[in-house]
Amino acid sequence: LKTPLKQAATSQLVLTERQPDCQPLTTPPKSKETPPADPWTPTSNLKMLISAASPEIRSREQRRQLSDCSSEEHLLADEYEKSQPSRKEKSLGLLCHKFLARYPDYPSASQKSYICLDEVTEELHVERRRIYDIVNVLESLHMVSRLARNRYVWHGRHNLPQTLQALKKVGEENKYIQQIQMIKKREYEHEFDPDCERNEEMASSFGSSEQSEMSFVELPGVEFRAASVNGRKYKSLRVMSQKFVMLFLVSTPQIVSLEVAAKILIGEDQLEDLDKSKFKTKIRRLYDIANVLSSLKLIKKVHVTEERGRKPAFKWTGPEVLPNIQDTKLEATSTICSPPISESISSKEQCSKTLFPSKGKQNFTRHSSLIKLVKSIENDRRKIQSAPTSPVKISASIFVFLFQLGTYQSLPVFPNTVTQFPAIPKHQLEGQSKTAEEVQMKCALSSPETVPKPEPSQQPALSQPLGVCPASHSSVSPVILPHPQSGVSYAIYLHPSQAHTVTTYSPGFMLQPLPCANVTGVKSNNSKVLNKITTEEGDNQRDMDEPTKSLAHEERPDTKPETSSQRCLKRSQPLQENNLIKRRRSNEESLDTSSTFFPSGYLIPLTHCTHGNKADCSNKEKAGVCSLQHTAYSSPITGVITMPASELKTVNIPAFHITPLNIMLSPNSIAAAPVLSNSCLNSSSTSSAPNPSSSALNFMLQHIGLIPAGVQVPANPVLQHVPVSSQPENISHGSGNTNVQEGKVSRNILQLDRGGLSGKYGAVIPLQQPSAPKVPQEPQAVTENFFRTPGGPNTEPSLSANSDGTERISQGTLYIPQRKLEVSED
DNA sequence: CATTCCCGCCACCGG
DNA sequence: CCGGTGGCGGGAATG
Repeated sequence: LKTPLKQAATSQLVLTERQPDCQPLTTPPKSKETPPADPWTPTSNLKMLISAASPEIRSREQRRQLSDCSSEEHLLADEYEKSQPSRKEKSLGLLCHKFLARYPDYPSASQKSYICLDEVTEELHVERRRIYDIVNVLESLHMVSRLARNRYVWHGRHNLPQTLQALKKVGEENKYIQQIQMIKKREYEHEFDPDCERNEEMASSFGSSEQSEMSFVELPGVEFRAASVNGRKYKSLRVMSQKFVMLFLVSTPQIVSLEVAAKILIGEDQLEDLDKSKFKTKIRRLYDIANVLSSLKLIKKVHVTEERGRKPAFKWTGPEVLPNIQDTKLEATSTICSPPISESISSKEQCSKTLFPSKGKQNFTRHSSLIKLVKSIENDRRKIQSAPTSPVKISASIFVFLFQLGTYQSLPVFPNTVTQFPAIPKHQLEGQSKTAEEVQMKCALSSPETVPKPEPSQQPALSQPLGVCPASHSSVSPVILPHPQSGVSYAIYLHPSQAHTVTTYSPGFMLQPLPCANVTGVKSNNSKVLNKITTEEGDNQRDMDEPTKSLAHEERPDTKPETSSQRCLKRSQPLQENNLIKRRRSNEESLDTSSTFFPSGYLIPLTHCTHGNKADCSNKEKAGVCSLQHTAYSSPITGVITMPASELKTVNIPAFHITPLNIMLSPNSIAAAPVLSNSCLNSSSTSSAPNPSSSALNFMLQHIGLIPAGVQVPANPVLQHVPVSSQPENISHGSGNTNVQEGKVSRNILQLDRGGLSGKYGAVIPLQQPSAPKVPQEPQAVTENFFRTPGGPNTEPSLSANSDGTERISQGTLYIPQRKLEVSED
């Protein structure tokens, strides 16, 4: 047996913290006894305390030790235990605390600190590998960014609010909520009939919708990330981390079980249990991430008890994300346009990837011409970060731009933007360095205004196309925004695979409903599976709501009209034949085929701001459009509103099979976009937009603030909208809790009319709006939504036919069974 | 046995 | 080619 080294253990406990500035190694003061000794700043103390919470166990033990030590023999035993570098002491969580202790949560500009991995590893006595794990997730939150080889910059939590917001947005766009529900539903069904395989398939099928690809969300803002880092593919940990966080931000109870998270993250097409091992690995990674997030006190571990049993889960304890008031596409309505910049940026990335699907490498990066462009740009503005990809991006942005013009703006410029869209950029881009330029040219042609700058390459042009944005913005390099304050924009980088989505223009969404949708029809009763959630808290939990908040205030410059534009590109991929691989047994053949991808990407929020007036709306919308995202919007009031993406059909994705049931979820940006655009364009005054779906409209309006939360405006005669509640409060998200209304279900039928695009597509989708799904922060009971199987009472089959007539979608209504979950904390 | 997750091999990548 | 990165999964601690 090993002899325990007392010292070792204690020594580890000692945190080596440094002041923010610290660069060189300092020897940590030795304080053997108190593990978390970290008296530097009040904050640090606080931090320590909080941090202690999660790893608390260890601390406690240690403390006990101490106390015990005083006693006698116990010492030995205890010490043994403790002294041994027991596993816990080496845990990532503890390590992370130590790491975090070294830097201030909110470093002042003056005290920018840099992180040298070598120093850290040395000081913390850990293997480098571990540090990477930590840093990677911190990167995903934009708390640090890589400068160069062993060098990272510490940003602290300043960017957190924006990052979270961006992530939330993306999460919504990815329709994670639905995915989660699907998974749960699946499980639920499983329970019922264990045997049925069908269910699985179903599940798998839709599950597939997720994109396995990864994309990282970046925040551009202030920080920049080293070009070097941008690199490719391996961002998985980072991406995973972001997605994981998204799940929290999106889900109502803000509790996510590992299992669900893993499934969603795996996303891939994996056919069901294809991989057990894969799942296992995913879980491992999630634990790694969770440990770090826990250290950041963004989440805490809990256990959810369902009928099935206790499952490990995590609860979000981080700052509430502002209800993205402005963000959502809805925001766009406000006339202000946010600088396209952000979009352009993101788009660039995406484009690059998309455009150059070349798998192996992105040549463009290397392309000399491109490089030149890049350089020039960089020179231009120091801000521009690594711009390797920028050229590509540009093209993408242009894309978007055009798209906007055509669609949103309804500018004549490109009548068929949509259709053409894909084709154009792609070809040009491929392979040619010039493409970017060309694209720009086009842009310019299309809208002279947009390109104020001489430099075509710059994205700014794109952003400005509308002319909305002042030139000043353009000046800023797209990538980096000087002032994070006002708006937040995000850019998402898509995985190459997705790229083609863009081009293709196919919206991704999960279509694969359950083959046996009807089957699913679960019992008539809503299955109410209630899960109780109880949180048992470990002892001291005062939650920490406040700290962050206060900070947030400071940090967040404003809540003004910030706008964030996001763009996600989603794509659905037609399934590839080869993919068919094996489907689980039986099952009808093809359904599964569909594989959809969601936006993935690195999200980059651009903080740059536009002044309040320029809202990103345009951007967002654009983004939405371009990306073809399907997002579900959840409004506090309405609960989850799904916007059907009627346009899917537009896209011709032969592969898609739409089953009646599920569609609900995919809200698609496209559909939404047009609507929004109309309203937006009209500006606030237009309360009655022509065809917008009422729900969408209302949603927008509410968010925008044009109308009171509870109020709903019937936009379309066609639509029937039942106002859920007229209580203004509901809207709020913030600290207040919303009340939950039960039982009311309003069905909405949305009709989307996409008139000018590729054809008309009208989809009518009945929706139910759960009245207020929101649950108070302390979730005692959580309601989960499930989809209702068709045939339910409320179900109204609606059909939409696209011009082709080939596809129709009918949907069932959603119903929400309630489950009670119990949550227990450690 | 199940859950957590540490450790470190080894493929990649970027310089 | 080298050394930093970081995917990945075995299997050891722990529960």
